[in-house]
This record gives sequence, structure tokens and C-alpha cells, in this order.
Amino acid sequence: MIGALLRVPLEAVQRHMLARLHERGFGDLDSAHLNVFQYPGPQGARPSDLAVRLRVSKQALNYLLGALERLDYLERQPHPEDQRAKRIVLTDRGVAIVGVIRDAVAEMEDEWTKQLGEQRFGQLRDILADLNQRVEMGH
Amino acid sequence: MIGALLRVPLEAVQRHMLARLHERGFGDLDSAHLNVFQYPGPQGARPSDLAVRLRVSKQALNYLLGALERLDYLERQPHPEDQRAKRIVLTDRGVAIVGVIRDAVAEMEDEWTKQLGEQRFGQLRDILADLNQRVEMGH
DNA sequence: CCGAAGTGGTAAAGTAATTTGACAATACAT
DNA sequence: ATGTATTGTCAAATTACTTTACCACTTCGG
Repeated sequence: MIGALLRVPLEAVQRHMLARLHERGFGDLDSAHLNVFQYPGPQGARPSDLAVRLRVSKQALNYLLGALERLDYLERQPHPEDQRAKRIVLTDRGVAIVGVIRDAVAEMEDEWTKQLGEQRFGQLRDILADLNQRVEMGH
Repeated sequence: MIGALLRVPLEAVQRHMLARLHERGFGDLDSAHLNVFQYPGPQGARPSDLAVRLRVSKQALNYLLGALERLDYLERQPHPEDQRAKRIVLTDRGVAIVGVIRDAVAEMEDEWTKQLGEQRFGQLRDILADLNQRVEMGH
């Protein structure tokens, strides 16, 4: 059951993020675009590396990046150290949505802290952080 | 950060589920198909209700159901109480994958219990269960 | 150095998934 | 009874993604 237990709150966070973004002038973003901004975000990364991180093909990522570039959220600049490569650089608009996302997550955390109590929410965070480390270790 | 904290372990569970299914003779399933089997599963449900639950259009769900029916995981039978409606009924093959999924989740839970300790994993489950209730309440 | 092998990005073509819009059949409220 | 809403499905159009193929550049072995 642990799958469902993780899924429901995660989806709640994601819905809240997307709703806030839509409210605040970023109505042209959808959840696929949003994946690109998953922690730690695309700023400064190479498309290839990002594709590995997100577990999508580099073509699929490139397709998303094309959309986000047309919507003026980021640019693909030449990489200073490797002439083959590109560097993803957020535009002002791209930086702005990171702030909105951060706010939306903070709101959700406050809400849950209020509901569960500070102690239990703190435990949840701590245990999840621990688990994350271990999961990332184990491949 | 709570979003990322929930996402990483969830994806680990989902990957593990899919890997086990592929190992055990269900190589024709992909993660889109798998969504249909998310708790509490499609058994006995109406396509429309399931579409609402999964937050996809009824056409998109119908497309998935068509694929799953062709792969012999389920059937769409006439609904006994409403002549317009259908009832989703799992085939033997469909019932079988529910078992594999349950086993895969149990393995993951055992693994994490070993890593975090019984007490902390138990806390995680309890707090998440509590949070789930509250999230489902709040729309 | 030089050539072979590998990496990073992208274009083009093809496939898969999803949306949009319609519709027939049934249920239901008044 | 009659108008309205619901349920499932089809088909067309669109969008998202994959596959295949490439070229520019880098790295590495000699």
C-alpha cells in the first residue's frame, strides 16, 4: 500500500503547484513542462544530463525544451567548455516560476503542518529525507 | 521540498513494480497501463467512474481499456443495473498481475523496513495514512 | 598528431496517446 | 410524456513521444 500512500499526497502537491502557476500568469504550463523544473531544476544543466535525471530520451527532453524555449521560459546557450554541448539557462520568466513553485510547496507544507502537528510533519520530512538518500544510493 | 521527497520513493516503488511484472511474464505492460491498476484497481468499476478517479478523460481511459482488453487483462461487460453502462471485469491474467503488484510492494516495504528500522517505517506509514485521509477530505 | 570511437544535440519520419466533437442508447426528473 | 443528463464509443485532428539517422565536436589509443 505504500505506493498509494505516497502517490496521493504527491499528486496533491503537484496539483497545487500547477494551480498556483496558472493563477499567477503561467497558464501556458502543463504538468509535462513542470517535470523539467523538478528539483534541482534545469538551470545550467546540459540537455543530456537532464534527460538522464528525468529518465526520458534526450529527444523527448529536447522536444520539451523546444516548447519551453518557445514559451520564453529558458534558452539553450552554447556550453562554454564543450563546443558540442548546450547549457540550459532560465529566462526571467523561467526564474519567476521557480519562485512560485517554492511558494506553493511552502503553502502545502504549512497546511499539512497545521493538520498533522509540527512534530508529526517533522518526522515525516525526516524519515522521507532519510529514505530518499537510501533510495538514491541503491541505484 | 516535500514534493521531491515524496516523488523519489514513489518512483522507486513504481519502477520495482514494473520490473517484477516484466520478469514474471507481463512484459506487455507499461506504466500507462499500470495506472489503471492503481489502488483500489478497476475491478467492478464503470469506465466513467474510473476516468474521474484517475483524472483522465473518458476517451483516454477507453483507449487504455481497449489496449488492456486486447492484451487479455480485462473485459468490459454490460452493467447489470444500468443498461447504458459497462462494468470492468478482470480476467485471470488481470487478477494475476494484482498479486504480482502486491508482492512487489511488500518486497519494497520489507526492504525499507530493514533500512529504516521497523519503528521509523511504521511511523512513516502511519503519518502518510493520516495525511492521505486529510488530503482526500480536502477535495 | 592522427584516425577511430564515443558523446552531445537535433532533424525527419513514423507511431502512440490524447483531445475534440459528435452521437446513440439509456436513465431520470418533473 | 418530454426534456435533460449520463454512459460509452467512434472518428478526426492534434499533440506528444520514439526511432532512425546524422553531423559537429571531443577523447583516446597509438
